[in-house]
Amino acid sequence: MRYSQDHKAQTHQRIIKEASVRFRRDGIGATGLQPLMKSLGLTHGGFYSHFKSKDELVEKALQAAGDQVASVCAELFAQDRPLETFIDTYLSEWHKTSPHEGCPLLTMSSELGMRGQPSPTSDVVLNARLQQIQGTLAGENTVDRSIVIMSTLVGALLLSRSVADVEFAQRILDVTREHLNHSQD
Amino acid sequence: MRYSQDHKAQTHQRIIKEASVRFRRDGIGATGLQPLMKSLGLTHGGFYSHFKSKDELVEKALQAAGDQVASVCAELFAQDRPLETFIDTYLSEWHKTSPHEGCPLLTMSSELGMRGQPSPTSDVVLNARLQQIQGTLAGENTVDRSIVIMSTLVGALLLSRSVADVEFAQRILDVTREHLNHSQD
DNA sequence: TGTACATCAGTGAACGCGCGTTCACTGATGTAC
DNA sequence: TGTACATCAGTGAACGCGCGTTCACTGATGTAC
Repeated sequence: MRYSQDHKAQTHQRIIKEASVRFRRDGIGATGLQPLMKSLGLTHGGFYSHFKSKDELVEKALQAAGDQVASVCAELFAQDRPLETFIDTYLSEWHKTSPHEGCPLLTMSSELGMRGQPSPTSDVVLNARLQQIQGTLAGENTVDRSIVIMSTLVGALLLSRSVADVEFAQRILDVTREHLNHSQD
Repeated sequence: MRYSQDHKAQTHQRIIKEASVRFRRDGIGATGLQPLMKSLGLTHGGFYSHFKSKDELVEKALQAAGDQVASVCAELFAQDRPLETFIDTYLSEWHKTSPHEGCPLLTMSSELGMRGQPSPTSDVVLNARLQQIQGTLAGENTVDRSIVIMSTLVGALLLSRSVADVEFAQRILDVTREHLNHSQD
């Protein structure tokens, strides 16, 4: 059946949105197109009138996740103490337990990277964060310093999510937050 | 056919060793037991006379990877400038391109962690690194400082592997290495 | 305005494939006599 | 020492399942007259 004019575009975006959630939460490889389409009230066959392959959806979903995170981060960087606000949010309990709406660098980009097929979109997402951080830095070597800050944030969040001991996981976040906030003084 | 006395133990270890390589290189989910056994000249049916499930092998392989990395790191920490040697190796081109024999925290532990089923063995592996680092640190808060160093190392390596631009990837490693080595002065 | 037709988003069965796991079987070795 | 038997690591076919992808089809809508 043919639907009203922008119906297809809406469905297209719904698929991308749901994929960006599932890819981050469950992993790209572990996310099936059949369950994904079913969760949107669609059948799996229709997928290929929207995308030519799963890989194309992965790319679009990574972009969408990047865009979503970018707008969230834009709000954070508009606050009073931008870098501190960003750091606190990045290393928050919320971010630790919400990979599905969090930074895709730890989930999608790293899965693609470990596979040996990194996407240029990962570069775009990372660069966006680095530039936002640089905007808050005074002095020299702001690019280099932003890279170190971002590495530390990503590593702490990854380790926090990887560890079984809940208190240990919390401590990794707390200690790293303390360190990063103090080193800016 | 029944084999000589320690034949089974040897096969057992060969499976674990190969699994620890493949799980790190290809991912746990993307590694099939059938190809794994075939690469050792065995048939897949025999797998279950060694392990009760794939999950059990994952646990054993993570331990094995941790042990292997621990002994490599022990050598690094026995050198002249232990922390600098460790940092340089962790952020080396070799480590970036050799996930299969590198730190399992970025590969196996993070895959388990993102899945929401982190293994206590990840805690053991991380703690081993933290203690080795602490042994090189003077002054106060050595535990906290070791956590920050390790987070930064892990994050930089992850981002370096995730990024498509090769020069950008190298720069992440270089900048982070510089930063960590200078901050110890 | 009313009717005939073309479009095409979405349907649902089917494709080959690899997955983890099971199971009856094999046959060289270790053990018992 | 020689023979009969028990063991059990490894074999290979088979299980149900979900994967990504294909394809002939449907039928409500948009368009043309």
